[in-house]
Amino acid sequence: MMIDIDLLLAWGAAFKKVAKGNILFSEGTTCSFYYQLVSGQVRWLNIDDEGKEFTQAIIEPGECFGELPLFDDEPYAASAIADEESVVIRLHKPVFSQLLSEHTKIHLKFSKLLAKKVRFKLLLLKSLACHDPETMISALLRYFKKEHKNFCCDCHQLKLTRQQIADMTGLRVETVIRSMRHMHEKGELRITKGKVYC
Amino acid sequence: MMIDIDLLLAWGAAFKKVAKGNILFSEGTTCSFYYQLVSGQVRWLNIDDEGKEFTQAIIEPGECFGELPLFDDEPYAASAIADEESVVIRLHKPVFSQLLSEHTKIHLKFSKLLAKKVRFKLLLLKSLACHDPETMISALLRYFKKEHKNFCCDCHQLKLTRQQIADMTGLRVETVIRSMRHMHEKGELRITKGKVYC
DNA sequence: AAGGGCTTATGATTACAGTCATAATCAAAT
DNA sequence: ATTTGATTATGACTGTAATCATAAGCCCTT
Repeated sequence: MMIDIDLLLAWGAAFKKVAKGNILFSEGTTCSFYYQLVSGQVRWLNIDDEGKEFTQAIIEPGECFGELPLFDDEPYAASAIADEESVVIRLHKPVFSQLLSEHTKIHLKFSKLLAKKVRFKLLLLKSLACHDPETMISALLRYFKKEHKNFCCDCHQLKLTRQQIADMTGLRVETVIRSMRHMHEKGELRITKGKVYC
Repeated sequence: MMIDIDLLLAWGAAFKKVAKGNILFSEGTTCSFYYQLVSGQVRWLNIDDEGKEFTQAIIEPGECFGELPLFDDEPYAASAIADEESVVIRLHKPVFSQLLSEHTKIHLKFSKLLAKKVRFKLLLLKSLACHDPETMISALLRYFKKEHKNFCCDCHQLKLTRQQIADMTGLRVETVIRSMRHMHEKGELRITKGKVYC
């Protein structure tokens, strides 16, 4: 989901360059902007008291992020960190609301985006609740495959590390590694030289 | 979130009585209606291959349910079962879309609802991912308390059984019972004659 | 009043993911 | 070219939630 950049600029949006490792906004703080990633990579994550990270989403260019507070006026539910040097375009929250009210089609697209996000989290929850690492990983990969996310379109190679999958599922790296090895042995996916294909 | 019943009726919605235990719609099927619960109780849940249930939501009178497909045109993400004899009001999907386009305020309310749902699932996910039953249960109860859901407003009594909490978290009843006993001993909540207060 | 089903409760055992340790391999930075 | 850090990999051990079993208490229903 993205809004046309020219339209955003016409409404007064501004580009912003973010260095690798920098925080765009933090969990619990008030939201002032609509954000859209232009280039680079941004991760949306929760960090608990012990510093353990839980990745809620990996944002790729062309996607918006941190949009929940724009709709429900609550603080940010998670923090956004630039994993690479990135460029974002952002628009002030009240202006975004105004833009939304004047463009029903864009509003509808956001409703659809939100519905998709509920759906994805729903899927993860039910998979996580069954307490079987392989089911969880399998559900995640199937979803990514379906959405053409984190997979190389041509060679079907998974573009995520075991650690990233661990951070998205709450499993440990070792468990993800062992589970995926087992899935490879069962023929559910293929691992060659550490790279995963499915 | 609910739409005014008179408005729904004006747009051609119809009441429907559902007997206890009946299915309103099933996971994976196509959506034809907007549903709103008038009286009774409906549970929105996933049932896995082994028949284990995972409760995604407990719907109370005045709430809508099964709304995701109305926005993203995908099949139902979970099934809806009447836990008690219930009355629902429903509106044909295309009519709902039309209603939405003519009432921006209602559309905005639904966006807010969807954002809230993403937020709630997000919270559950990060809590579930930390693998500590007490943290998970505590997060769930705090959320319900904040939202004035499943708690008696006057006496602060939790209106959910340990089994229902287990079905919402993927934990086993025994684990929920033991965890909550421990939370009682730590003073995080109070259990008198099996009833939970906090 | 009695029966049946659900709920809470608790103990014993087991399975399995987490944890810790070590190492080989690969990619990026200097 | 070499160091550094991340990634994949595997083995040994541990902790804890799941599982199984049993029982008491409670609330419907007849």
